[in-house]
Amino acid sequence: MSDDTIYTLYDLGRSNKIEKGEYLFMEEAPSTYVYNISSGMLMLERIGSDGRRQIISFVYPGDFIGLTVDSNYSVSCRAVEASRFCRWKRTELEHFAEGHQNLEKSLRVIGNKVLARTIDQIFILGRKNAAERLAFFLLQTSGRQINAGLSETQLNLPMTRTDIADHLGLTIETVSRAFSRLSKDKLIELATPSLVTILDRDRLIKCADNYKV
Amino acid sequence: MSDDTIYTLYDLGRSNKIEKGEYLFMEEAPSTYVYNISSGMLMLERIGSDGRRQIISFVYPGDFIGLTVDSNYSVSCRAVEASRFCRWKRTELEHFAEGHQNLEKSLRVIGNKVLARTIDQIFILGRKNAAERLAFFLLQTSGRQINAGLSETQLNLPMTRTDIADHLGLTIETVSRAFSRLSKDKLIELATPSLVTILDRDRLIKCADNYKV
DNA sequence: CGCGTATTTGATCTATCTCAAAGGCCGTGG
DNA sequence: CCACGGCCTTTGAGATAGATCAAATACGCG
Repeated sequence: MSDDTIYTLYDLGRSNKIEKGEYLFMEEAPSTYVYNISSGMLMLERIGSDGRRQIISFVYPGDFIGLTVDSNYSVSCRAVEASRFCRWKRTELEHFAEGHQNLEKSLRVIGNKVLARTIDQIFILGRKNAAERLAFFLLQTSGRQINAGLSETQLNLPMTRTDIADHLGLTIETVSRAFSRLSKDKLIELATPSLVTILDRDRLIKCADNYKV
Repeated sequence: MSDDTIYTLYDLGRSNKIEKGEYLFMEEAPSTYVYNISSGMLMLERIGSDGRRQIISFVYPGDFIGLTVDSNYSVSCRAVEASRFCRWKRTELEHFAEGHQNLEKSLRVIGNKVLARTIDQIFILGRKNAAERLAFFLLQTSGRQINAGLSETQLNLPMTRTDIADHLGLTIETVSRAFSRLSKDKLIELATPSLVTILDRDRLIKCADNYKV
């Protein structure tokens, strides 16, 4: 994107914040806004009619969300911790995009990255056991933190074990046991439940198997 | 898309066919071409280093595949049955898109539909049992057939039970038992393993639960 | 420092997997 | 057109990873 495009774009947006546990938007609701996260962490979730929950993905600073072409959101978005974001009216962004070829392309590039991660997630959920799922998740988290300029080995996990379980298609107990297992085998170290150090990245990758940078 | 755009587009493309079991492209290979399916059925698959396979999706006539912005494919594509397709050089399509706003937008719309289905798949794999997965799959198949102008209740399933299992994250035996169960409960009828009739759509939807048109 | 909630750990239970065998569909060839 | 053979699917029996239920421990906030 050219600088010109970016500045005009930011003029259109409005900055705001959201508290831990609050919803940014709900599944099925009109997809009025598009958001870009500045700080904190959110999660995209879907809840079945019987209450079973699946977390599609965690959302990091820099990520765009709500970027659908459908008129309603297909998932809900909730804050894992207090977060800041910038927001645009989707219709305005769409209209703006029509006059800006490079923005239209950028939207497609973003969508493609999201799709790639979503396909990884399908492979994880369809064909991997508990330890492999967790190992993959930790490596993925590491990758996301590097993007954000944070440590590659010191992982901050602000989400609960329940959130991780609902992301990996497991129960909280199984996730906890998988953490203990990786810790006992010295692949990771658990300073506190939410502060994990990767001790042996190579073996962790081998465990996750199909993990790709 | 305007007619003008469409015709110019088709001039760029080349028609071709592929036999059952052959690969259209492989994961990791350079993403040289973009394809649009004319007839038959294909599947997008990923195979782990230990041979575990996950079928990301089945591909129907009208679907675009290989539409990535990345320089390599992220999945392999194989023919479930003999199929016909039209193909473009991705670079040519990209270049063409730069001068055609509506095409650029169309590509994004297509990507969004793919993403929506992929998210459904995550929910299925993360949080549903065998019968629910199969029920969802059958309803999804029904929807895809309607799109293609085929019967809504008479489902043609050219893929093997192994393919379905690898799509739903189950084993072939579990899939077979789920078919038998739905059949015994009169939700479906199995004329042959590959020819299924939906007898009670409402109950099938209730079984799949969160299925949406 | 103490309380409440989140996490870990332990002991069963169960859905699905695995291993095994029988049955049925379909293409081929007589 | 029917019989044969191979492969795919179904069905059965037993094994297991992960779920569920239950209790102990640890973290972090006030």
